[in-house]
Amino acid sequence: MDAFYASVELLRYPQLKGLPVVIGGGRRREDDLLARLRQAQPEREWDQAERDWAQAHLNEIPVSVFPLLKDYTGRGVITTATYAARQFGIGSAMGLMKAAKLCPQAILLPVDFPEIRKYSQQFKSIVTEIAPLMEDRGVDEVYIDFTDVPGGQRQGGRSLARLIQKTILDATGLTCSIGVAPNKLIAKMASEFNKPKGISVVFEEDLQTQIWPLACRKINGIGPKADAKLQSLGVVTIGQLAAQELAWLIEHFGKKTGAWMHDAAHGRDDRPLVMDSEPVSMSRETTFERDLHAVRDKAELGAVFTRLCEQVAADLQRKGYVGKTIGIKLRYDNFKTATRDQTIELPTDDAKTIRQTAGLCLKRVPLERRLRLLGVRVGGLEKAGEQSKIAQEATDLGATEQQLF
DNA sequence: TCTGGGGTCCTAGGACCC
DNA sequence: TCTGGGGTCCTAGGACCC
Repeated sequence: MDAFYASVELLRYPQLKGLPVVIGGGRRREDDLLARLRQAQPEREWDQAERDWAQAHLNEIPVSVFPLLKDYTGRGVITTATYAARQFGIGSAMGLMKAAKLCPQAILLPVDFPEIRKYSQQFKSIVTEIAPLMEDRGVDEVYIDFTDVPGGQRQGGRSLARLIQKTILDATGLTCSIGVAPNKLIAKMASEFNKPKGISVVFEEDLQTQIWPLACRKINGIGPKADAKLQSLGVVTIGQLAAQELAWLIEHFGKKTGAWMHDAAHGRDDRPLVMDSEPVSMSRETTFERDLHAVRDKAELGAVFTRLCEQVAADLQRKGYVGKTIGIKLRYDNFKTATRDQTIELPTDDAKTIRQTAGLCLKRVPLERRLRLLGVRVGGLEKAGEQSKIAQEATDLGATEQQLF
């Protein structure tokens, strides 16, 4: 298989190019930027369609209007940051309060999910029009199998990658990084060679020169824990990983992970594209502004709990799924996490049923410590259509029993 | 100054059935 | 009194990804 890995950069606002910008903060006030705009330009008519105006005139918003990282208070983390911001040691998933210490003058942009979704859909529909075999890897990333795309083999895939890039740029103004390689594993790594808008083609014979010098952490699937363990064993680069015996890796990481690491280090990956995946679970969770106590903040906690159940139920109904494993997730003030779940007889998408079952789960978990997070999850999903069948069977069975007794 | 929200997959023990 | 396997489902926690 010939694979592409493409990811788009979802930063607009051309006037912020070259400046340290951080995107994140789950809890910013709704219309903060618009409120600031209104303040900065009081002569403008703001009442209606102000959002539309801001949308259409993004590049006219003066830099001075944007909020600064140093004014942030809350528990949000960084979703992404510009390269200028990264110079200060700022990176993804870092707490915003911590980032503010490192670079207080950075501009803080809110995460605008409806906008992101819109651009994400555009990005993906452009890709599928050009190359229909696409695996969805989240809002800003996809894998593409271009083996059978006409012209896909020209210049090792580079000309097709250019076409995709240009079409995305023309339609959305977004830049896009693309890696081209014999499989998904290498394509993903290649896509990072030339950010933010490069194209990298890596052939099988380039493994030793292009991939082996990289840190093990660059392998998709080796996270902080595995990386630390590898380092403690003296393995830092992918080349060093490739030099280890299979048996040695299995000894330290187990049969499955060890064998996988061995393959990955040698650039071997036979995973096909996954184009039709069904969701396994749906969940909603929230981190509180301040830690809450089960007894002292009972009312507040109860209200949040109910709301989360209603949100999950609404998500299930909107997407047409039902599930039978209801679960809760707590995070204590010491950041330790606990989960409890319970499987019910009939899959559901009903808020009351979810709330009731989740309530039972809550009774089985320690509640002495204060809580910083509460979440509700529904797993064991199936399409809602199937459920009526099962419910019908249950009803039939009930009817039969009634007749018998 | 602590660390979001939405997911997937894996492991491991225990229940339960054949 | 002690001792089988295999298979599936459920539950809790944790690593990892975007």
